[in-house]
Amino acid sequence: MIETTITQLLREAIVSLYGQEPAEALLQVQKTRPEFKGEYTVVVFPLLKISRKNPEQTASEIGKYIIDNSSDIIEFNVIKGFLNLSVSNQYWLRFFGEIFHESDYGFKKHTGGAPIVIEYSSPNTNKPLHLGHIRNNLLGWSVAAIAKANGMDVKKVNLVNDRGIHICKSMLAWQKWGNDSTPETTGQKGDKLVGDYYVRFDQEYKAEMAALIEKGMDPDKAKNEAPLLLEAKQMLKKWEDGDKQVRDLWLKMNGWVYDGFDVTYNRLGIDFDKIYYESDTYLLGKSLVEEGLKKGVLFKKEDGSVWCDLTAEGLDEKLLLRADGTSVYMTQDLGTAQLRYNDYHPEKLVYVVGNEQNYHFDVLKLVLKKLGKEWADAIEHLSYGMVELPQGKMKSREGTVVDADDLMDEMYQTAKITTEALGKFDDFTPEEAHKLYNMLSLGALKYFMLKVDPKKTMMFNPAESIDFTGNTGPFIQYTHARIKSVLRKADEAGISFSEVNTSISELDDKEKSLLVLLHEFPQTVNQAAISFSPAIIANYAYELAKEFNQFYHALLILKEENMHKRQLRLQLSSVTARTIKLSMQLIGVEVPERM
RNA sequence: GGUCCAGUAGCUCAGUUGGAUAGAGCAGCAGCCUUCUAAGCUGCGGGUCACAGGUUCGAGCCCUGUCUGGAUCACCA
Repeated sequence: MIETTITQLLREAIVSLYGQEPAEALLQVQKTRPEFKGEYTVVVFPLLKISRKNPEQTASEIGKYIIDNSSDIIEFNVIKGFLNLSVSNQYWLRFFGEIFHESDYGFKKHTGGAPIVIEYSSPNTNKPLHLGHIRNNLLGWSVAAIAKANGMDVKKVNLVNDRGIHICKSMLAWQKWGNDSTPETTGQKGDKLVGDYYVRFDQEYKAEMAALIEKGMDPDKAKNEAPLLLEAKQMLKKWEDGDKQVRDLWLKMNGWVYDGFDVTYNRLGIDFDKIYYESDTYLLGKSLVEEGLKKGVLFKKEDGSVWCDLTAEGLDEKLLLRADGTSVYMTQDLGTAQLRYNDYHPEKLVYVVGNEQNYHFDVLKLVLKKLGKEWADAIEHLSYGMVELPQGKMKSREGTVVDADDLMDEMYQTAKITTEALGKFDDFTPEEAHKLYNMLSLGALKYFMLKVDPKKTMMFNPAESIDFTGNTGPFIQYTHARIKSVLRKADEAGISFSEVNTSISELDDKEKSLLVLLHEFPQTVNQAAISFSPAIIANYAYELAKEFNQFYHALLILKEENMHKRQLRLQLSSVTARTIKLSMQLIGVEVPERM
């Protein structure tokens, strides 16, 4: 990497010129802004204390030393306190020659070490997936792909919240008002069917509450004592006791939901190495709580409920087991964390979960620590922001959620209409066209969701986000398709470009800026992996595509008369297409060969 | 009220460990299809980086305070 070389030269220059070993932090090398000549810039301001000269003089002295002592840096210019360095064409061509045949340039191989476990998705089995889940799923999948590309051993896991009071609510509603309807009899997707009964429960429950309040009951009391809620609670107890009837119903309805989820996951293109079910792990959580009670780090209240006292850490007391002995969310999470640790002994346990649960994860770590689990430090909450709609937040009970399947359908239609309007479908078979519309609509959706910094709340405007122009997935896909088209034409014309020709000594600005960008790819992957941010990759891919589009327009690749030049440009195009493809792979977006 | 997060162009977002005149896209305006794909390219207009102090050679970025918005502090998950 040339930056490393420059930093090294800079250090030597300072030692040689000023007789002092500089601190690492003082050595600042960055990319040169496009309006100046050069590719890399040394910021000399921090070095003035050592040089005891003015910025221009210091920069000139260092610049001179560097070009005198390196064959790769051939020129410098000084503007204020900035020393701009020009890297030789030979260096760039040598670098290009190295990566040209490296088909997975920028990706690292796994070098051993403990795995990193990434949990994402974590759906509840009482309602279908919506826009918020889409952000979660795409983030988790992409973060895993990026970590893998950066040489980590990644395990993708899903934790299905398949039990609890909310599940019992749908079950109860179905039992009461379902009339034995099934996905088969209704033709409805299983997760949607069950979701409808969850909504039904809520409606009936609210009606009951209102009736009780009408009769003069205290609202808080009504909330807790409405017969429907009591029934749901009883059902949960029966479930935990293993009541056969309840368990059978539960198995049946969850089965419908899983079938529905699979359809959505498949379409989204996400997958898992392992699926955990809370019904399998909550007992372990309970036993951890028992253990904690014995150790005296937890305590029991007079009603029999079990708590963890976190007031010393500045938080509240936290409930771990209800008075009736049933477990809560936290209990289950303790169990799954332990199980996952047992399974993998991972270096890191990443949870992709919305930022509304920041507090939950603080508590989870603290409780685990209290229970003596030192590995709690490996837990990392990848906290992402909510997805908001123009009309405000999504509320499932108010019907303002954007359903995942519906959204994908709509985007597919838009891709179809847009493509047909452009008249590009002529020579595609129906199968090819279908495949393309799928690629484009999913590309648009995925790119839109992932280009935003994960931790930020994002705005999703359905009307605008299906735009295919500008900074979008389809723009990048389009660029890839065009490059491939150039390469096909070159092939048809019998122009070979398989050998890198390093005999050319002249590179123009456009070619150079593409090379600089390609040079950055491995660092970009690395940085995205460290900060768990697909947005870094997405924005890089856009920059690359944009840069190429300008390049493409400025230079007629196939018309170039100089054979060496033409060959070099074809090679550059080929590597650019490959890098675009690799980048898009990391955010789960397929790129078409033509469109 | 406590804790945490955010505030950058009309809108959606970038902005690397603090570095040069704060960048894209959309929307608006003006050009470019006899040119390897116009889902593109070129140009124009658009900014008190919420506000006020501070730190320093230098602050969108760091510190303090204020304002605004959001999340959370549930025997929901």
